[in-house]
Amino acid sequence: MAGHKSMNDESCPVARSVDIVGDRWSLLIVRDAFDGMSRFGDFQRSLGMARNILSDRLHRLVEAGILETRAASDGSAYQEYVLTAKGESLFTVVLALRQWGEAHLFARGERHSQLIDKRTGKPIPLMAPKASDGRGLQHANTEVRKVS
Amino acid sequence: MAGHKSMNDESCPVARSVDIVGDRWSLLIVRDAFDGMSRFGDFQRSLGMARNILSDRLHRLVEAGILETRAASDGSAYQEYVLTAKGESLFTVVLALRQWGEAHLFARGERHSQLIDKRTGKPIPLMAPKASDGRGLQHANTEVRKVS
DNA sequence: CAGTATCCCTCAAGATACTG
DNA sequence: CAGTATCTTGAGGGATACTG
Repeated sequence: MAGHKSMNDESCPVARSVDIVGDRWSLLIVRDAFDGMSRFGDFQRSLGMARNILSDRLHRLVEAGILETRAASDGSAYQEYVLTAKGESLFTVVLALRQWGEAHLFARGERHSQLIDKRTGKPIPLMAPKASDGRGLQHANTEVRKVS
Repeated sequence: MAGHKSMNDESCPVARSVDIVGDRWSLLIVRDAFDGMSRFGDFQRSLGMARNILSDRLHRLVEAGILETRAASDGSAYQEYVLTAKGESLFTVVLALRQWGEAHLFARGERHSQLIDKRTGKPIPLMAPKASDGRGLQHANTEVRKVS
């Protein structure tokens, strides 16, 4: 995001994704949206960020097709920001970040919020890349096929 | 990253992860490292970024335990930057971003680089969150359990 | 080649005041 | 309450020169 400057390798999906959600706030807004938040004030209080930046990020996320606005369900004149299908498919990204953080950024015994399965009340298992035959995939067994 | 300012919710693993790799370059450096790069000049040419910024990011990634330095394998006086186990476990994050980008950020028919399974030559299947019983998991079936 | 140091500029981000 | 507008600051980032 941010830099409209031509990102280095435009054919790389990682680079494009980072260009859109690779800043300090966007994915946290999306996380809060997954958590049920939809109002400006909710995000603002949750994230403690400046209102103008929040306004800017919400607009960018809408423009990127990750959020969309709706009339508030309570009849007030304002808007709600809800995830589109495209935004919901960021669930995997947010989960990957969450699980990496859980595994590597907390001291043993240090408590952290946790994502749980509503049906079972149990934590979500660690997500892992799989090959097409269903076997676990190490990064060493993969490579990037460049494109002209 | 960047802002050493107390991130909003320190108990959220997503927030901590974003604080470390949530900038425009870090994950691209990690991506290149997965792609086999290890030298300063490799990263610099690949990413086209300013050398001082690259220097800063490499140091931060080392400090974060994501990369570590080694004496160059070719006997030159310089260093190589290689992924630690902690860094390698970012594979899931990078893959999630890659797959989201592939699915949503390219026009139909637009070509992009692709991650393939070396053994089969086939693309990596879409990674999906699973519940503990192995069933697919919708975000609507999850919730965050807060922690004091 | 692998960095470090310096200069500069833009923009992200914060704070705050203002408006419907 | 939901934003927008304005001002300021500081970090992120680029360009380039310098050094071992």
